[in-house]
Amino acid sequence: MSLSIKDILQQKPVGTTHEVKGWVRTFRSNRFIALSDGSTIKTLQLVVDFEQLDEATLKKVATGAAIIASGDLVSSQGKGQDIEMLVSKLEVVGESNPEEYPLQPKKHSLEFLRDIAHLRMRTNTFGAIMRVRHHLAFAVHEYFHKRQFFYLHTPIITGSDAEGAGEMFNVSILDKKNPPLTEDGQIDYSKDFFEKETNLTVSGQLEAELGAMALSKVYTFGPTFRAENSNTSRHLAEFWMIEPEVAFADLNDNMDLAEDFLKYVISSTLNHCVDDLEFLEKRLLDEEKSKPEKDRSPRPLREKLQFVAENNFRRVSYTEAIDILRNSKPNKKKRFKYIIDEWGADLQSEHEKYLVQHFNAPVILFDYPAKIKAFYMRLNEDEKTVRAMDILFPGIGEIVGGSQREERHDVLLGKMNDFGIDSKELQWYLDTRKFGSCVHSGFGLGFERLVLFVSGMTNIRDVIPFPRTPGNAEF
RNA sequence: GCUUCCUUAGCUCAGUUGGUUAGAGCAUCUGACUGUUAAUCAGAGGGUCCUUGGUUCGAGCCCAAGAGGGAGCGCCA
Repeated sequence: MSLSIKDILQQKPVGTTHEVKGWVRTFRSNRFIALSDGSTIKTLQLVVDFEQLDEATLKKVATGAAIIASGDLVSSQGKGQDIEMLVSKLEVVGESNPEEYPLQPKKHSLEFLRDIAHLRMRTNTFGAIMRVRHHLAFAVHEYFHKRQFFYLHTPIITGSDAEGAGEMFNVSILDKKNPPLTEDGQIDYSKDFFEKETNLTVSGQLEAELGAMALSKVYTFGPTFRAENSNTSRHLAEFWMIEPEVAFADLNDNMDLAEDFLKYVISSTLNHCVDDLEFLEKRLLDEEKSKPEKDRSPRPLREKLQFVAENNFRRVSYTEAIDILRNSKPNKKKRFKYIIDEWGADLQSEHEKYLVQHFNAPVILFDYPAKIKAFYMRLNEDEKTVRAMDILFPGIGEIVGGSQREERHDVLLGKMNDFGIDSKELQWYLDTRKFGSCVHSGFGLGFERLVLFVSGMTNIRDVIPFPRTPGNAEF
């Protein structure tokens, strides 16, 4: 019978004999092995009798080594754990040369661990993050499944260049040195694999809308690619995005869904990742000790999550937000880099930060000026604003961006013309407005930004196993 | 892409005004100890001070360029 370390620590089967497999974290006093198998942040203490074991085996018990051990589980004499294993058989199946193994039982900087991302999941911090990430992803599917949403797999390779969400990565098998050219000297993509120009998707939204017009409630959860030269702690070139899309739902329904969804996945993680969140909370407190008080988190990690899960988000129209910002101290004292003086201004991250602090809660901004938002957003009766909404989280900024979609064929076509989008390219999209069109809404949520918020980490490169950013595609 | 800061031992970092042989903790190795919780104690080894060029009698320290990284901004999720 094989139990994970998590099972053993939970069930505490004192008096039984078991085999455990994992990696050595520390080896103390030539007697105590802290064994991790990744099933939990906790380690199982293995007690070896160094007089019984041969010296060659003992020597190989180094940090990072893979071992298989069996023995009786007993109540621990020591204080740090309830249960431990008295090892009767020990095999080092994978050695780890201590002179070369870069992970030591000590604190490493996150920057150093980023360079050894192939090993960093063996640390407490990254193990905890990956387990939390998994639980969040699981809770996402659980939430939608329970509410009769269907998981729709939208394409990764897209033939449309009109998604309008940023720079794209080109997908081509043409010879880069000698591409076939058209008569006017352009690359001839009709000779390419798909016989047209293709890119990696920047959003599954347009396809998700097609699904919603048949299945009523759908969501996507897949990789998304942006070739923007973004160098921040909140951007990745490859990230995972969740995009629900609901037929017969207006913007209020959409805001309700987004808020309920976020609260659900956050409280689910609070309930299921107790040990990991406790560790991450301590890690954050520890890290912030060296910071000036004003830069520290106002409350511990789990309290922050609890607060978000239990309190209503503040819903504020763009117009109200502009009034608040215009009358704010930093605006009057010209502390903002971008001073707000007119309705219509795009909000910068300093303004979003101010609003989140002002309300001391997550904020949903809605009804933005049409000019600063995408073509597919539903035009309001005032003809100046669109039914868009962004959710702003403390420390993260924009975590959700969504809207009610323009369902009127003529209005949508007019907007596409205004935005310079070739309507022929999006004929299939326009067709949904031609055949059985209806009010519908959806949003996009950056999964890594959610993991960032829940884990209390501050750099998005630390919440995905192998981050892709400008100039970095290692592993 | 822009602004700004950083780069010293395997890791985390100290290094005074430019001045002899560049230090500490952890890790590693050797020995002691053995119910420890990042075990403890004693000793040892370990350096292209990011790279290149310059200033100077003399550069880890000053200047310039480059590389890598962090933070902030823009683009956004």
